[in-house]
Amino acid sequence: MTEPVVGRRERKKAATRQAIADAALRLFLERGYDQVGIRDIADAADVSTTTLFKHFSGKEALVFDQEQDVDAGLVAAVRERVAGESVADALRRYVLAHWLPIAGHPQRAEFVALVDTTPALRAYYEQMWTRHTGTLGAAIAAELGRPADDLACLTLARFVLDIPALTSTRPDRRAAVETIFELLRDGWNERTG
Amino acid sequence: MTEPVVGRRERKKAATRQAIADAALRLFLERGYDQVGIRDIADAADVSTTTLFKHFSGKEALVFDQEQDVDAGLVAAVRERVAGESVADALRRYVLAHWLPIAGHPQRAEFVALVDTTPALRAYYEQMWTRHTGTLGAAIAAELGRPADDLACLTLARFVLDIPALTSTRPDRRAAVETIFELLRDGWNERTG
DNA sequence: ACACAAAGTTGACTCGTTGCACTTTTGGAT
DNA sequence: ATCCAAAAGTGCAACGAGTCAACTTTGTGT
Repeated sequence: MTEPVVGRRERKKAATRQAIADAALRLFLERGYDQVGIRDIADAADVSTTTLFKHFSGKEALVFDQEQDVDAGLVAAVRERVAGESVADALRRYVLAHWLPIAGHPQRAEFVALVDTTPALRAYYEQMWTRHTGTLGAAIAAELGRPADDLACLTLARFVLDIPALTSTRPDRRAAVETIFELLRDGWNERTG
Repeated sequence: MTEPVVGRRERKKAATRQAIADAALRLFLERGYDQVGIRDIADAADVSTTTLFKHFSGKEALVFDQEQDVDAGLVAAVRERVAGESVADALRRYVLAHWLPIAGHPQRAEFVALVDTTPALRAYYEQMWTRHTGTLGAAIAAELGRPADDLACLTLARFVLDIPALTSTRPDRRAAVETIFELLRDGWNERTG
């Protein structure tokens, strides 16, 4: 095994961060986002508010501590796709396999409910996705040997990243995802249902 | 001429609102968004901060006073399209005709620069667009005799509303818009440039 | 053992935004 | 003409998020 080179210092730092994130999520779920102040969280984690803000950029960031690397999975899905599979298909497979199950989890449900019912969090969450457009677009372009800022690739990336917003309120999320990917593959067709 | 039915009351209210918006835009352009406080604007317009917030929902809204009814034009374009024209074509025509020229205007340039260089304004602006997804999607669906929350229609609406974000940094914005509409019409094609 | 840097504390401060109690204005009904 | 209720505006105090500067504590490398 590789001995972790991290000393007590970094471990304590990570512990503090975790304590803050845990306290925040617990309080948010208990009382609701708007009913919890930064000072409440800081007190619960037994740190000062200044320390809290050295670990997290803002109140919203406390909620999304875990889901930082959204694009990593997408980029990997595009790069390590099976031979002959198109980029769009790889993305479709990844989305169906990784984005749908999350909503089913028991504890994830109340987390999703928290985000959905809090406008500030909805807004922050949506922006999280669109912020990854550049990364995913560049990855797609690289696979196809096009320039990193190729418009078509960026557009595909953006459209794929729109999927969560478009499907979140649908009764059958899987069918919704399929519908959107069909539209992406075949284009907008006025005459079919 | 049609005598304006508005009394002194509404006229004064409108004047106050305009004074606030003018003062705000002037100060923002002079010093930059973050260097201007709400109290500065209220003072410049000679009103109290309370009054200011009765006219505008927040600091960002002061900047976008003029471009409220984004969706009205889009909805009209879809509804009053020429016979036989597809919804997608109508949207393409409207976007090419109405969204492109704006960027060319002289004073509009520094306004755009202000928005582009201020993260808070960029975020607010992007959300303005996506907020119209429901309206435009419903309008498209109505034209095609589909349910108002038809997923394909909402998706098309969303994708069209993504266009400003995708094309704003492009050297040739017209070509960029055309490219995206081609992608929307024909679907994502891996093999063509 | 020592010195330096990173982590944390404290308290006051800025700034957007809201609430409350109050005055002024104005349109309409009597 | 007059009076009233609603709308518009004011002043001020407050709240919560986030920042700042000076200071203390705690690891770490030498």
